[in-house]
Amino acid sequence: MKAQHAQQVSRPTEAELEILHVLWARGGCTVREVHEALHRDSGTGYTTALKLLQIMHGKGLVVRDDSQRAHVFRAAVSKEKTQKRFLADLVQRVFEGSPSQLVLQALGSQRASREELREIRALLNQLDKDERS
Amino acid sequence: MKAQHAQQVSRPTEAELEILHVLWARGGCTVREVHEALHRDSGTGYTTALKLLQIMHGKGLVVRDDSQRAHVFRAAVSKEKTQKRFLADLVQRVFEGSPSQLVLQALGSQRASREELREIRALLNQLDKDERS
DNA sequence: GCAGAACTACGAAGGAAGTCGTTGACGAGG
DNA sequence: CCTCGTCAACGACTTCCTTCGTAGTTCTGC
Repeated sequence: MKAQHAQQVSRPTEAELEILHVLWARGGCTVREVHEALHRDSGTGYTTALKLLQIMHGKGLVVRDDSQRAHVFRAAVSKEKTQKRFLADLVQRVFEGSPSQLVLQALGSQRASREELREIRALLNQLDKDERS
Repeated sequence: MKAQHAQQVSRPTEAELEILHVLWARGGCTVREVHEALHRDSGTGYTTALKLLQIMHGKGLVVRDDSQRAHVFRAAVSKEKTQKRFLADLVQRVFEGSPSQLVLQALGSQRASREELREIRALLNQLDKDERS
C-alpha cells in the first residue's frame, strides 16, 4: 500500500524542470538519453540525472517503465499545466495576485515578434467576446 | 575597501521577496515594522526578520540607514526591475525563451477584469505602433 | 546609578536541492 | 566460466535558505 503520494504533484525544482523539458520534447527517455541531452557539456555526472529521475518518480512527476533493463521515463505532468502552475506562483509571490500586471510587464520588457503580437491580440479579442456574452 | 561586491544584485529568495514587498509599499522601515507587518500572525520571531534584512543588506537588496539606533531599511532594487527579473527568469526556465507563450498562458488561465484587458490592449496598440514606425 | 526593555550581531540547527562515489546486479563477448 | 561495460540504488557531502537562541550594547524610567 505504499505512500506513492496522496499529495498534489509538487512544483518541479530547477533541475527537475530541465529534465521535464527533455521528456516533453522527446517522449520516453532512458537515464542515459536525458543525461546526454542535458549534461554532456555541463559536466555533471550520470548518477546525478539518475538520482533526479528517481526523486521525480517519487514525487509523481514522471512515470517509469522498468520492463527493460534501462528504465524508460516519461513526463507525468503536462507542459501546459506545469507552466500554469509556475505562472500562478509568480503572480502570487511577485505580482501581488494581479495577472495583468504580469502581462503588462512581460509585454513591455521583452520583445515579441509581430506574429506573436497578432496572436496575443486574437486571444484578447476572444476573451473580450467571452466576457461580453 | 570592503568586498561590497562588484557582483550583480542577486535574485531575491522567497522570504526576501516578502520583505521587499513591505519595503516597496511603505518606504523606510525598521526591523520591528517589517516584523509586525509580516510575521505578527505567522509566528516567526523578530530575529528572523533581522537576520534576513542583514543578509539582504549583504547582497545589496536593501540599503541601511544606521544613524538611528533602530536602523531603517529601504529597498535598493525597484519593484519593476525585480518583477522583470523574475519574469525573464521564468521565460527562460519554463517557457523556453518565448515571452509571448507566457503571455498567452497567463491571459488564458487567469481571469482579468475588463479594465485590465483594456489596459493590455492599449499597450498592445502602443507596441504595434512602435514596431511599425 | 540601576534595572529592564529594545536593539544589533552572530553562530548553530534543520531542511531542501544538487552532486557524486560506491556497491551490487545484469548481460555480452571471449 | 570470467571479465568488462552498463545499469539502478543508495548514502554522503555541500551549499543555500530559514529560523531561532544567545550575547552584548544602548537607551529609558525610576
